[in-house]
Amino acid sequence: MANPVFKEVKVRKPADLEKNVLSFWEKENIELKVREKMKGGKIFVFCEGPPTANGQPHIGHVLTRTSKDAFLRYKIMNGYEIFPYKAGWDCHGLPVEIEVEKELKISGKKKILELGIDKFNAKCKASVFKYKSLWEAMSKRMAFWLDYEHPYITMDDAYIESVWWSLKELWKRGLLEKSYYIVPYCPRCGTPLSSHEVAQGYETARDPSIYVKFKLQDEEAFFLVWTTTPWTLLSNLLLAVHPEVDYVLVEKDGEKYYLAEALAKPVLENFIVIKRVKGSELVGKRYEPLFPYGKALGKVHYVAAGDFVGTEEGTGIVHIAPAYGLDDYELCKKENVPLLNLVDETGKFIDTVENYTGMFVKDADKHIIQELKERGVLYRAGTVEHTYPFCWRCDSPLLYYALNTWFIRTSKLRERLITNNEQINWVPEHLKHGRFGNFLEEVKDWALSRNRFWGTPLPIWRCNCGHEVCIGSKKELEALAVEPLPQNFELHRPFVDAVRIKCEKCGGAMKREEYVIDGWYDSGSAPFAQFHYPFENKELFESRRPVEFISEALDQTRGWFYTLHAISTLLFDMPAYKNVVCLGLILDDKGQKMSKSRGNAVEPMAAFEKMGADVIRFYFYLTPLWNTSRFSEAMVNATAGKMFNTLLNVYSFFVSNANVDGFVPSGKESEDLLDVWLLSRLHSTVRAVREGFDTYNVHIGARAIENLVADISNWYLRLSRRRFWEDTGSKHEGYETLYTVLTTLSKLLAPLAPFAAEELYQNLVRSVKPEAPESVHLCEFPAADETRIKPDVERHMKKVMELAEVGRNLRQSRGIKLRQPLAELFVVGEPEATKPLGPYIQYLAEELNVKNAVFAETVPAGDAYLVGEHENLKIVLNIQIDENLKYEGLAREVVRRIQTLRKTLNLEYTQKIETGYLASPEIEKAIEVYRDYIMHETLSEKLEKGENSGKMEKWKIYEMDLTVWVKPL
RNA sequence: GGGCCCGUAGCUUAGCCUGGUUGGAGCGCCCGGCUGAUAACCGGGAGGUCAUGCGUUCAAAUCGCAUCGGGCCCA
Repeated sequence: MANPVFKEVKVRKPADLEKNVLSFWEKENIELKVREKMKGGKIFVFCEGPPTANGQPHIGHVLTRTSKDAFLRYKIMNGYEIFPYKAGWDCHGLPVEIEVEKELKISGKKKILELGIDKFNAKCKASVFKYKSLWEAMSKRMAFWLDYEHPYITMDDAYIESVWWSLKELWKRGLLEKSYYIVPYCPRCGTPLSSHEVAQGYETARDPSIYVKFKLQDEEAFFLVWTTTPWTLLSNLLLAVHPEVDYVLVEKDGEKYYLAEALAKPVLENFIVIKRVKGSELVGKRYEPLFPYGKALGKVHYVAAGDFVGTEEGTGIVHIAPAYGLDDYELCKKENVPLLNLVDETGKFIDTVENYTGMFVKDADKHIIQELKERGVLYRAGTVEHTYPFCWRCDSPLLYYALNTWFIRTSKLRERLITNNEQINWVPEHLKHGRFGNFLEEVKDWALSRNRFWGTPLPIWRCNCGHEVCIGSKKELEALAVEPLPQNFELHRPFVDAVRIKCEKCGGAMKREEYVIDGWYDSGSAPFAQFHYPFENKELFESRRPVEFISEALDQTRGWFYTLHAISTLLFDMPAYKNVVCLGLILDDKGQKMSKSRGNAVEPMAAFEKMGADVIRFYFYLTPLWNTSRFSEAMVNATAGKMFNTLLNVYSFFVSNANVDGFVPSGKESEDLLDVWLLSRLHSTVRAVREGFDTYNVHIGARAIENLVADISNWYLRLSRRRFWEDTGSKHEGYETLYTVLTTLSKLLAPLAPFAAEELYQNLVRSVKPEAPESVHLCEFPAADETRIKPDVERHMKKVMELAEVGRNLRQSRGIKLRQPLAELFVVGEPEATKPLGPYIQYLAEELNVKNAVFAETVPAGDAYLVGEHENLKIVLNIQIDENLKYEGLAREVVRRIQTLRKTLNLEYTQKIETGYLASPEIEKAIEVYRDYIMHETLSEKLEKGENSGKMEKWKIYEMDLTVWVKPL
């Protein structure tokens, strides 16, 4: 054997291969070299969506990182500089506080205040990076490259300062205001919850369902009203009807009721209709309040028009209590009806409420129902099952509750939000005008403040005289502070709470509004706050926006995707990003949501170890990134795992054979048709992969690669075996082609499967070209050479592949083994159909093991001919086997047996042997006739009748005996 | 209650935008074969009311409407 050029392929487990590659990258500092290399390239603006490092990463995060990494690597290989190439961490918010509460075994605001905000927040700060090292380890293990040494961190003073700057900008423009606002509120935890948190806690609940009678002031009739929250009736101020809906006045059991016509039957069953009116005609009618608490508020207790009133359930007449519902609140605002709140912050009725003082509202329901019944104003009472939000951490039912809250008037910029959205390329496209667009159409003001502790402090100071200032920087705060800021000052509670500012209106001491802000505002500020804009990097940021590409999961539509867009529109009146790839959810193999409690969650590090990071990455690339997809070991192995297995085998085949022949690539081109075909397939694949990346349809490229690998293995290599095993004249060309294909494939795979790509590249390229870039990730991404793409060649070869299938079928139908050579086959068809196939018919002969393959215009007649059809062609096999063919067939049987024996002996390919045999006369004859052939195929130096001292095995072939001894030399 | 997405074989899916041969493929299953690169491969088979209904059309998996089912988001 010549000196091996390439390292033999031994590693069979992806995880082992990947670990070798990881240590190579580490040892040679490849990541840093890639960063160096990309510098000076055309800028590709990116922004990492910051994960919360105090939660553990799950498989969904692997998808996110898989997606980002592929695009970034692709861009880098195309000469771009990714900017900023920074990781980021989201640090603030309730999740962190909850972790700390658990850690300290305390619960609730009261306990935190007892402990001290300073101590509590110090704990939070320490807890923020609880899983940072796990996140970093995971990112490293799956090769998601970014600068983790210089990440942006949302709790850094510089970051917070940028956020403060932005808030002051809004405040100056009157877009940041304090007002009552209806928020989902947990009475036990004492804080409003974000929409995210609420979404986690919807459960089926059984609530009262009651029909209440409201007596009209000037008419002997009632409005019939339905509610599931009896406790809100105490605060009733209005009734609402839909102005366009038809209502009826009906009589039943001697009483008269107004209600929606469509609901009269389901609610009342039988009744007499007195008259029919439009909702608009009811508007303005006054009624007698059920409870006295609203009476002092001026003009209340009348019917108002509300578009939100539906006729699917209830009575079409909705009771309105402005403090406990968003529709209610907004309607009252429109009608100039003040707020009436009879409930305190713990969800209990306040002192002014008779009978129910101090009672938790949900507990009061049954008593209120009883009272209504006794007073004769209850038409009917029952229960209803519906979904209702519960606090995801303490399980209390949430209340929609009017809180004095700071909020951003996003609704004022609705038109700009919509216009700027037009400039964004959404992938998949339907989100643009679907989920996201609809959300913008109905955008609500953004409730910004949180009555909590760990977060960016709201930079607003307020004086008792009502004067307010918003602070936009640390310097400004220093300048206005009555006392100098302490040494250890930071832009967090409680430090900022202690700062007093002298009121310029009355000279009094202004105190900070003791809120922190919604953590989503922090992350939505990332594009500029990570640069400490505008305090630093002003020109840099302004010249490099918007962000070119972001990618996160679908749940960020109303999360990060929205907050980025909103903040950028508010501050700069431009979109924050140009392209957004929105990833689907990952479910388990049964289509169930993954969760720790279900026990079906996949732990990323364990999955990488088991299946390999490349394999998992590739699995994700095989289906559209935005599809909801299932994930299980079996599914991953069946698709991506199979592809890599095949690739690894092709690669290993090439290496061992090339080494045997001492192949050194010269770059010489092959004119052999099979090679021309494979190169055409290769360049078609390159084109597909590029198109896939450029249009964010990575799956198209990934599938193209999958098909190419299958073609190499199942067609090219099958037909080339002979070439490589015995030199038929084009062996070297075959190696050249295979070499080109594998090395190009390594670059094609680099963004998708960075480990396997590196392994191929190091062993195939670096070993023979020390001057080549040190890593595949420092290479240029391949360009499709259009001149090599030959659609005709691919089409004709495809036809031959299909004809081969028909031919195999024919053989099998008569039980004629492929190993048995046949004399001839015909491809029958019109000359114009068969002519282009001329150069390809040899492959058909080879694949079907036929001596002679020719074209014909008519099917030959006779029993010996088997006919199969494919499209406009027929394929005809002559199945007559003469003596010579029979012996050749037998000889091949003998060869196969000896080869099997070689394999069981675990012999090297090149190991020479001595072979002895005993056989039935027919086989003996075959061995004699084909002696040279058998010796050559099996590397037998000697082939003699009789026993030798080697390994013996016996077989039956067509009822004949064969015994063989194989002795390695 | 509203919005959006999705329903093609047991599973994963191609085809749908731009209507036109008997709706392809892979996995799995059953039967058979092959195997000195391959836990690979090859041949055959079973398995589809293209979710359902109505409509448009000479023609519908494909276009439209409705319904049902699943998912996500929001109330």
